[in-house]
Amino acid sequence: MCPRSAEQFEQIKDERRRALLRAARVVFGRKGFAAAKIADIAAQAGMSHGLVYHYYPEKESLFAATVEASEEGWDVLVALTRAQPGTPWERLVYLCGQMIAGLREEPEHLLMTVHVHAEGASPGLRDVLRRFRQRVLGDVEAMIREGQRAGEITQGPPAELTRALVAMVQGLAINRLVEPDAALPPLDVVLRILRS
Amino acid sequence: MCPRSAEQFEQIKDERRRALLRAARVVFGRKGFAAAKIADIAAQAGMSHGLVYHYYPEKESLFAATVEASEEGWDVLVALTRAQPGTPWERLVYLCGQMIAGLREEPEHLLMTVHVHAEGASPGLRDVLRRFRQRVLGDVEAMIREGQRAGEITQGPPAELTRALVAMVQGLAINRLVEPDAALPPLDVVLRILRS
Amino acid sequence: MCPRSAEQFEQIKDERRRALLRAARVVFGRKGFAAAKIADIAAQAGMSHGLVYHYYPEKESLFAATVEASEEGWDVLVALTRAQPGTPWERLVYLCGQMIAGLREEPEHLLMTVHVHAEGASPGLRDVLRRFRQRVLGDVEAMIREGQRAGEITQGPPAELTRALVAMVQGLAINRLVEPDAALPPLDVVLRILRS
Amino acid sequence: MCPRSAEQFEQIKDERRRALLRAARVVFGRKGFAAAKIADIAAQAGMSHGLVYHYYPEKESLFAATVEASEEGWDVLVALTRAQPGTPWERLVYLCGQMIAGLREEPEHLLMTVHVHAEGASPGLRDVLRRFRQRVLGDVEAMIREGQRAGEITQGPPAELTRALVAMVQGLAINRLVEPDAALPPLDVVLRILRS
DNA sequence: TATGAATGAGCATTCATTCAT
DNA sequence: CATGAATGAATGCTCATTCAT
Repeated sequence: MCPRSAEQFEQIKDERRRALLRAARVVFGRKGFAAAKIADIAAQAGMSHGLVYHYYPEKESLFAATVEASEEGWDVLVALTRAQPGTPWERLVYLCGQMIAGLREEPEHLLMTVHVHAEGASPGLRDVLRRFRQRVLGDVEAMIREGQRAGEITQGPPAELTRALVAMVQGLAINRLVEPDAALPPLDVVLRILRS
Repeated sequence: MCPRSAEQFEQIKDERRRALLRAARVVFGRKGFAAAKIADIAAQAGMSHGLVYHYYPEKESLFAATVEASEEGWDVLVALTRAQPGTPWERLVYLCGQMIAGLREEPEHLLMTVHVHAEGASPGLRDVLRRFRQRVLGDVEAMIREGQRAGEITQGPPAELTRALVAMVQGLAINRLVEPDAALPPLDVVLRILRS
Repeated sequence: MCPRSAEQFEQIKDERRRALLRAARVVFGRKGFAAAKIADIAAQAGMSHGLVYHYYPEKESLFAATVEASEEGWDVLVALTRAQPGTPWERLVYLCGQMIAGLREEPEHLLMTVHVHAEGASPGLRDVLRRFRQRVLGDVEAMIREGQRAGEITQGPPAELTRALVAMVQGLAINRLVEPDAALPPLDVVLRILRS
Repeated sequence: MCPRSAEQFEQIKDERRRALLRAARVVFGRKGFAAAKIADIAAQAGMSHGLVYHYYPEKESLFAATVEASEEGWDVLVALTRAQPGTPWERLVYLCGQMIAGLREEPEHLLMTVHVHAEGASPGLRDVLRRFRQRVLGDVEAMIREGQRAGEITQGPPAELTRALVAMVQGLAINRLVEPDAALPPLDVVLRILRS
């Protein structure tokens, strides 16, 4: 008759879910899907392992949700980038700067696409990861094309430039995880790929 | 019952071991340490899973041996590179060319250092991987320093340039695994990082 | 906060309890003790699973209560039967007719004694079920003895005739659950067991 | 090179599999699908729980195999029955006699079809059980029809007579499990259903 | 050596039960 | 009284590892 109100429940669920996704991103990012234990993630999120299953019915769907959350984070970053004033080149500088800064705080963020390779994942997971990767590549490639049209970026095939840029950022994410104390290269080194 | 000469035995043993390491590199490279099953590796090597334990007493030592084999491959490549005629820059071009070519055929090769991160591995494994990574970074950094002394490479801190270069190659290895059909960027894009 | 009169509370409580027992009989009857989930029963009864524990402190006591309710239903049926006019045989016809009719509407009713066997249940549950079964067997046997004394029923050992009759009714209950659309055999076929 | 021969392996597997199925029949028969633990079955079969999964990949497939083995046993009994000399009635006497005798030794045998009801089982299991039940009903009904043609069996609808007979045998199987010491009714009581 | 049956520790998942609101 | 979030013991299942042959 007088239980918690529906909104209260929603609020609790939302907070917990957020905490869970944050924990999952960290643990999955560091260990990969197979090595990450639900108990690890639950502990990191400060809840019992049983509760994880109130929010996601299986490890796989938790992983998928984690990837999707990363995807949303990426979308926000892209939107912010597009809203920046200045030339295409200046926007790319902003985007890469944010990515490198993100690596410093949470290298797991961009690692989701790295951990589950071809045979290691169920088809469902593979699709989710592939979609994320394609979105990142597509967004970056579009910006590179703009820069090329503006004459600010070298004229090679944009797909290859894109892959080189994204590869470096992901490689740096790995480096960050393995050697958290090593200095990341400055932005202009990273962006030199795109200069003639 | 099954009489053979001692040499034949030795030869069989050696072939088997080599096949095992090759299989292990492929499977560990694709799936990572935790997701790779001994049975997968044995099947890929064309032997029963029981036999794996005649060569390596545990999964961890098989993994360590796999990393060490990759390390030896790297050492050979470095030796070949040092033996190349020409300027330091020309040698770096050779080295990177070989690495990119290697990715085409066997992207797993350079992935060994990617899969086992901080918390995911036993201390022993972490050390093996760290040593491999340090060796790669050390060798590349030495060559970059030479190029800088020769005035062929931009003057930034060599450690950061090294990390950027290695990160990109590893990122490309991941890209190769996930999208085997995508074109890799040409050598001059990769090496542009090192140019002023 | 939620003021109601004491009687209203009592009434609500009683209705809820009745709904719960009905739901429990259906779900326990269909799935058995182990496979029935408290959440299923709660859903069937239209309440939250937490509320179930306000009425019965454990799954086992809910099950026991369900069996006891079935037992009471049986007692009522036996009393009605005894109150019937006519010969012992006519009363048996009435009893079996009611049982068969009951199967049509709610085959779960007589299944309680079927689902929990020797090793599957805690000693407490086993006792409850055994008592129910003994009561049914005892009542039916008494009526068969009467019929035998009246010369209306064949002269075999009454315990065996009883078991045959009860076995058939329970078997038909199972049949009803598995094939709800199959026709049940007519009463005279069932009762033929008792005829010479 | 000189391991166990393929036949030896086959033989071992066959024996183990048989022991496993026997144990599974007993445990599933007594407790039902949900309450039966793989560990129980393994212990009853004298093996570790892990080994169970070498023979059947999941609990469900072990259950299905158990039902299928019971089905084969039934087919053998039917074939033996058909090979009996005498009238249709005499063959039915033989069949029911064997079933009742079977109950004495292993009441679990005929219980497979009892334990998993409508909502408690996955669709796959339900199908397997339904098929078994249909086969039993079909075989018995065919024999009852023969007896009716020979004028040895009462003229009611054969489907209903069949259900009554099978229901009684299953009911007796339950009785046997619950009260292993109670006397089973004699054959002529059971078969009285089919007499006018 | 080589095989695959066998074991059991470890992890994903379920669900009875508790409890704050 | 009523709700559903939260807990953790129990159980299905996996897979590294051992071992008889």
